[in-house]
Formats: sequence, C-alpha cells, structure tokens
Amino acid sequence: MPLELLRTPPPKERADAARNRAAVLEAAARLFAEHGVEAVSMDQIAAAAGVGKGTLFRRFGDKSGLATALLDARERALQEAVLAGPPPLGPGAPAALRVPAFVDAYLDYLVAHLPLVRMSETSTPGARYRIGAYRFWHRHLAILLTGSADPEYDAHALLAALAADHVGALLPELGEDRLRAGLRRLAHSVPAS
Amino acid sequence: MPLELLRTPPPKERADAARNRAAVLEAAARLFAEHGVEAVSMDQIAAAAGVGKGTLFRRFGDKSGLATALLDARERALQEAVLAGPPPLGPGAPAALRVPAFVDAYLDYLVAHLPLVRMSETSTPGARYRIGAYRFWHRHLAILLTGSADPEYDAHALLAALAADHVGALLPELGEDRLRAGLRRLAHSVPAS
DNA sequence: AACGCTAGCGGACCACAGTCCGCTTATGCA
DNA sequence: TGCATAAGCGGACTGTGGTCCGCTAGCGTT
Repeated sequence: MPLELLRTPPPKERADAARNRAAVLEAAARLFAEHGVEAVSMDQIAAAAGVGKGTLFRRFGDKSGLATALLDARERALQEAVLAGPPPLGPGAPAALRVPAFVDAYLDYLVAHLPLVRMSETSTPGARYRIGAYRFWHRHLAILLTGSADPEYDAHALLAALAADHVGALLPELGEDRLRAGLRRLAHSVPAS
Repeated sequence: MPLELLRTPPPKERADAARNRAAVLEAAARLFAEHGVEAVSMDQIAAAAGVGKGTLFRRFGDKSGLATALLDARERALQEAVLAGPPPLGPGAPAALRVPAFVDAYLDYLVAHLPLVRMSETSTPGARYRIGAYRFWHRHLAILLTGSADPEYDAHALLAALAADHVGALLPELGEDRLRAGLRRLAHSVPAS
C-alpha cells in the first residue's frame, strides 16, 4: 500500500471521506479487540462502520493497510522517541547503547501489538519491506552500525530477528525474557563483526 | 500441514492414490515452472492433473503443503549432505566452519527455489516454524552453536536471516554476493557472543 | 443561490482457497 | 471369483479478499 494512503496528503480530504475514515478505524479497532484480528472479515468491518466495501479498500488498500493505519500512531510515537527522545533510545548515547535500547523498545511495541503487526507484515510476501516504517528503522540502524563491514546488511539482519512472524513463533517457545536476552546479545554482537 | 502428508506413511498407499499424487506433483511442477507459483490456482492444478479439487487438498493440506512436497526431494538431499556428506558441510569439521558452510549451502538452495520456498513458508502466519524441515535445521544449528549463551535462540536468529521472505526482499536490493557475505559474517559472529 | 465537476461512494461481482459428503473402486478375505 | 469394507474420489458449495463502475453529493466557482 502506497504511503500517501497512510499519512494525510496535502490535497485536503473531503469531509465525508474524513468521517468515513474515522468510522472505519473505530469499527476495526473495536472488532479486532473483540474477536481477534484473524476472525474479523473486511465485510464485517465495512458493515460495522456503515460504509461500503469499496470505500474500505480504496482508503486502505487491503487488510494489511488497515492494520498499518491502526498502528500508525503508536509507531510514530516510537519513531519520535528515537529521533528526539531521551537517551539511550534517543540521540546522545553511544551507538553501542542505542542499538540495544532500540531493540528493547521495539520488542515492547511488538509484544503489545503482535497480531496487528503480524497482519500488517505478513499479508503479502514482501509486504514488510515495502512499509515506510521498515525503511525508517533500517535507516536508523544502518547509521548506528557505521563501522561494521556492511551496516546496511547488518541492519536488515537485526530487523529480521524482529519480524512479527519470527517473534510470534519464538515467544511461546522461549518466553519473553529469554527472547529479549537473546535479542540483546544479538544487538551487541552484530555491530562488532 | 501435518508431517504424515509429506512422507509416505507405513500403512501402504492405494495404487490410484499413488498415481494421483504423482500426477498432481507433475502437473504442479509444470504449471509453476511455466506461469510462476503465484499465478497458478489450485483449480488449474487439479484440472491439469485430471483430479478433483478434494483430492488435491486431502493429499497436500493446502497450497503451501503442495509447495513443501515439491521441495521435499531437494531439501532431503541437503539434509543428508549435512548429516553424512563431506566436511565442512557434513560432520568432521569444527563447528566454526560447519555453520558458515551450512549458511552457504542453504542460501544456494534458497536462491534456486525462492518462489516455491516462499510459498511454503509464508502462506499462513507461523507456517515456517511448523514445517519439519525448520525443526531439523534449528536442531542442527543449535548443536553446532553449543558454547553460546543460548544456542537455541541463536539458531533461530540465524534462521531468521535465511527466511525466504527476508532473502527475497534483500536479493534485489543488495545482490547475491553482498547478501552472502553478510550472511557469512553473521554466521561467524553469532556463536562468538 | 445555482451549477458543474470530480472525488468519493457502495454493493454487485469475480476468483480463489479450502470444506463436505454421497458415490466409486481398490483391496483383503473367503 | 465374488463380497464386504473403508480408503479414496470429485465437484458442488461456502466465505473471503479484492475489483469495478454507474451513481451521489461535497466543494469551488460564478
């Protein structure tokens, strides 16, 4: 789903469109919370929002786009904490501390919203890598990993360990603490290579 | 998809069932090669194999199960090379060499069959981690990584960097050589932590 | 206030994955 | 060779994601 569907575009939005968008997001949030992301169909969401199916899809592209839109506020908060928040997550701390801090914070975000993130990442093959947020995190990490033989690759590798599907599978198997510890070690060892 | 659908089970298979299985695999291989995995529907495969849709699904569970079955021979060859082939991929070499050798060999396998592996891994959330082959590779790596603070976790982390979706996204972006180099560095640095 | 233009609407429609169940037929046994 | 049984078959059916296009109504203009 193209980025302009997720951020409000300069050409201002018509009043009914804005109303519908809000209604859809509200209905989706309610239904997802109530029945689980997987169990709710787009038809149901459209009906609950009092909106046609076409509207739903034109606005959000597909189901994963809707999930991404619902996550947008949360994700943006994390992005701002990284860009301008207090260290070590924000700027001011050495990279060796900022990388683990990011991994930690992102894991928090992930466990708090796993089903939604999973939906937003795994609907279509490669969807994760096309989302704007992925590019943001990748860029952030690549900059912190300057000094590695290939910061770009290492950033991708670290993010692979933070994929929703991966974390979702490991969480029940290893438990959150062990997962977090492993991730921290990884965050520590990757840039050292 | 349960494992018993993929390996021939002890209670021997009826003759027509065997014929149908072969016909389906052959038709699927041909259609996939001809039009691409994504572009072929289960209906088409059933029709081309001269078989009912029900047969198709009873035998292979779902589309990802069919992909897995098509990969089975290749994957098993790799497994045998790891279990009993010449070092450094097979036993006899030190773990510090066997891990990169595995990563290398698996990447070869992956680039040779990306669309099929992708289908087998990403059809359903978490599918990858339920396939028998994943467990095999995980176990193999965990044993080689004895000495790490958490071999189980590190094995998962290394496999995350070998996920079909991940490799599929990085291949066009970084190119195969850079990807392979990064992977090798990762294979080298992970157990050291 | 009336008008025209176009962004936006909505639900009929399509293709596809996956299920179900009454029928067929291979197989083991007498 | 004929029979009984259940493994196997196949295609009609369902629910879902996603598309399409003729109609509606918000908004800028005069």
